[in-house]
Amino acid sequence: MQVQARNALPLSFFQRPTLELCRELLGKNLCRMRGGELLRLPITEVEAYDGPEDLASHASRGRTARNSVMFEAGGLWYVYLCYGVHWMLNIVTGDKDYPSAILIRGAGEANGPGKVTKELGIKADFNKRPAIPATGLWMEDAGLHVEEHQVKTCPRVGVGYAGPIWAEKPYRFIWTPDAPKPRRGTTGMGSVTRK
DNA sequence: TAAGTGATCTCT
DNA sequence: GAGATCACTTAA
Repeated sequence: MQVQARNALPLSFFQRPTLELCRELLGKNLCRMRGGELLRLPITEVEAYDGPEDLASHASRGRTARNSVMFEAGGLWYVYLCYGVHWMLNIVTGDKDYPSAILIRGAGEANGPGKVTKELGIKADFNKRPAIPATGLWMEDAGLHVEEHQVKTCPRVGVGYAGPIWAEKPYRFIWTPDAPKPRRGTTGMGSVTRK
């Protein structure tokens, strides 16, 4: 039947502005074919690393052997080892020569970037490979629409070294399916949230 | 809250 | 080549 790859997202899907893509990725399925078994995990949390000026990004200090894949056109996996223990899975985004990528921080039951790769058995061998079914690791459209009010943003994790400007950017996107739909028309303007 | 862990990067 | 750093997790 070969149905499994029908809704696979094409590489062109990732060749768009990173921040815009972050919202799109929430609710999409992260797919992994391993030993004849197909795993599908809905993406729940991501983080953007966008452009050469983003001081939190590996690309902020220019091109190196490790980060070179970030400079490619979107649709490739960027996988690297963190703290000597955990593999981080990123999808390269945007146009060629513009370094950017999105870190997959949560999918399915896995609620941390190191857990995602552990659950899916992802290591360095996926680095620089395209996100297509033939690779064994790709994404597909799950056919659901994530509403804007279900997307929560906040600063990225563990990037204090980037300085206040970049560390505080709301580049972390979390899918909160249970978030209440904002009332419309009533006592207005989404309440004056003073904090 | 602290430590493990090893690739990578920035100096000598 | 040596030393510091790090897009995290787990066990207290």
